Amino acid sequence: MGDLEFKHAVETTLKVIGGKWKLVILCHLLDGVKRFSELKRSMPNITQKMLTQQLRELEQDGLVHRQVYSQVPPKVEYSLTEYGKSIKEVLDVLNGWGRRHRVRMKLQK
Amino acid sequence: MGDLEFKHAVETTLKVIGGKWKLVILCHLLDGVKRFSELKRSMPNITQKMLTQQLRELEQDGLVHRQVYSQVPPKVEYSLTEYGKSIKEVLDVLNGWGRRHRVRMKLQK
DNA sequence: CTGTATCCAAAGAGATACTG
DNA sequence: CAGTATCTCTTTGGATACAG
Repeated sequence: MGDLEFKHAVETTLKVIGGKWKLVILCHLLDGVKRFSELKRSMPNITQKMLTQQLRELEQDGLVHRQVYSQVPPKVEYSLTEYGKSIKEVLDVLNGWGRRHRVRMKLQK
Repeated sequence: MGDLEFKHAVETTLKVIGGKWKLVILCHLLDGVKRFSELKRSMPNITQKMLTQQLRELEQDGLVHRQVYSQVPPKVEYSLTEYGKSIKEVLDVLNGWGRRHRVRMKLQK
């Protein structure tokens, strides 16, 4: 377990999904293709800057596809790549553990 | 997927293992019981403050057990609780995805 | 509509000194 | 040995204004 590769790999994954909003964005995109404004609407508390920033990072990591339609007014659609969909397996495990943890922590109170 | 519970659960897990050093600490403890000074030695770049802080958080989350021996000089041993060991399943999945991701990102360069 | 640029606040982490 | 306290620095995220 003291394995360096192990730690690097885990850190890599945490970095990809670790941004404050990435998880929420990924959840929305798992439901299907979304326009920028749609995403913004479904996340009332995110700023445009953060939405753009986090989407760019997800795009650079190959999880998200950005489809630009050159028209006025502009239209941009975001969707998960096939690769991006593979993150679901990870989220499912985190969800499972987190659910049990929350139950446990509540019982202790 | 837009499920609120899902997001909360995932965020919970990320918070538990998300600290900069928690992952490394958990890896070391997966190898067995360790004294404070042992942990410190095996992580040359961590400060005492951070090591203490992160251990306290892991303890409060129930993953780590802190055994104090009242003697001079003091001796404190840290170990994973049975519950703490359950995090390994999560780390394994993160490791698997991260490994594939790193390969993928390198190939793209 | 979909961004970019700039400035500012908050949180996380590090350095250092001190203590039972 | 195993911490605590304090100060500083860096990173991250938010507010606001502006642009193609």
